[in-house]
Amino acid sequence: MGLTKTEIYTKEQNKIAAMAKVIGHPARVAILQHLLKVQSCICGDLVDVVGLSQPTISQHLREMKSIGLIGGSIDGTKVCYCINKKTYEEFRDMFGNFFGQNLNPEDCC
Amino acid sequence: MGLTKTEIYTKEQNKIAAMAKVIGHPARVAILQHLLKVQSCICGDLVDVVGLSQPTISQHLREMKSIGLIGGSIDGTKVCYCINKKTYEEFRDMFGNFFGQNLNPEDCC
DNA sequence: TTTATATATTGCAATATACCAATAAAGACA
DNA sequence: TGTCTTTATTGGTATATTGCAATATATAAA
Repeated sequence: MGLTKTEIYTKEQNKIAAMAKVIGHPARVAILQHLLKVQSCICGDLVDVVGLSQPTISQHLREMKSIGLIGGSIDGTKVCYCINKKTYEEFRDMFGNFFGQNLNPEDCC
Repeated sequence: MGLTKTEIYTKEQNKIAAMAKVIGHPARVAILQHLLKVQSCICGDLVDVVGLSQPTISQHLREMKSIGLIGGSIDGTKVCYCINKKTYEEFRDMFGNFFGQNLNPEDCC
């Protein structure tokens, strides 16, 4: 049905999935990488850097903003985007915990 | 169009996105969490633990297997699944690098 | 006030994903 | 052999996602 049954999962499971999902598209990876490099930039820069249309970039930015990964501040007709440090560190902690566990030395399967 | 333009991104960007995408669904998060806890189990256990139908679990397992995050070994009519340690550590490194960078102390936006 | 610039929103088409019922496949066991 | 158990596959439906053209919105500049 294309509809995830969120109600059968824990809050943590849904949160982790939502955080991973926003990284799960190469355009959003490219946007994050650019913001990591230049600290902040406007929407139009990302259109040039990534190579998608302006509406498409705008939509990806909205998704990243809605989960709090980036912030945007209006500056005239332009909007300056940058990474939200607090959320970025939340992502670091979450993925760090999730993939920081010790597994048995040898695979069983 | 529902069709990601993978050709405009770097190999790394596509790889990172693919890795994140497989974590981007709560059922797959739940499967991973269970495998982390019990080390290995069969498909039927995951059907009980997660609460989705057997075909749906089977499909999620296939996605996780296709990217190498888990392995499965046939044991009679059952299939024993467990986490692939090498890939798991690849995930750790990738997310560690991606979210381990230093940002400016204050947000600009 | 008109025009230019930058971004967001709307509307749409095409593909992808999530889910399950039904069924197939294959080994275990009587 | 026939039945049971377990998992994979098929087929179908419904929703989600990706992408862009066209348009709306809003500020800047002439």
